[in-house]
Amino acid sequence: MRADTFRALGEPSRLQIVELLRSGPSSVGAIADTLAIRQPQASKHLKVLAETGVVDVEAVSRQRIYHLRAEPFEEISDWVDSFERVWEARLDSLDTFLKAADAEREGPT
Amino acid sequence: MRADTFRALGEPSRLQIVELLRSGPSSVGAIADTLAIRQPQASKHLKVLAETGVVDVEAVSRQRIYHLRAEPFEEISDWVDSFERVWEARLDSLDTFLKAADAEREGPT
DNA sequence: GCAATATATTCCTTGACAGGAATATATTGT
DNA sequence: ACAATATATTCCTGTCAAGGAATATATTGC
Repeated sequence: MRADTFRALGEPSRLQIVELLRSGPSSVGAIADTLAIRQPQASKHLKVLAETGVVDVEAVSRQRIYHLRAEPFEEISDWVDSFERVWEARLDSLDTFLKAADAEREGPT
Repeated sequence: MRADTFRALGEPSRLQIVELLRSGPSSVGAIADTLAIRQPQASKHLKVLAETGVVDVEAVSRQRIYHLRAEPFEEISDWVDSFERVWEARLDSLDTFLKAADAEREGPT
């Protein structure tokens, strides 16, 4: 899993942009207005999101319409899903860990 | 969705720690050794992960055994899953967006 | 209580990054 | 070519965060 994707989403304004784009593609100006941030900051955040592949752009006359890309979210989904088996095993393995430690303290052979 | 969780995972060393803990609970020293980072940095990263609820600690004699918590991953999973409907709608809505823009340019009524 | 081990914390320095302001670069219509 | 609109980029500044080194805080066995 790439840390860059998480880093991009870890900035509050950028996460807000992503949440906003869930409801559909949007222009830079509309994003800036909706989130009450200045246009240059919106452009910068969108640049970061684009560089990490979270969003993509389509030029429509002089507007740039940004929209979400599916891939990074699928990647996150796959990654997170691969943790499911961890929860099933966690209690056992922690228990085993602790019991082993106890056993070693009380009677290390 | 909390940006803090993503921020915590967005740091390469911390993401590595999380990947490592997938295979089971581990002590600070073992984590530092495995990832070839220094003990203080391991403690600091683990502190960040603990503060955001990604990991939890169990004290075993003088060791601190860290393990993953399920909640943040479930939260991410739910969040990402809620994007599925976006992909179904995306092409249509982008298409609509672009077609509307075209129509407006070529014949604004 | 003392040495040894395991971990946490503090201090320092440096680099990255976010926001503000100003400016540059299209693009469109006239 | 020019004005207007939409967006991107640059420069500056302040803040935050990560790593290194040293030190503090348990905990255990003697």
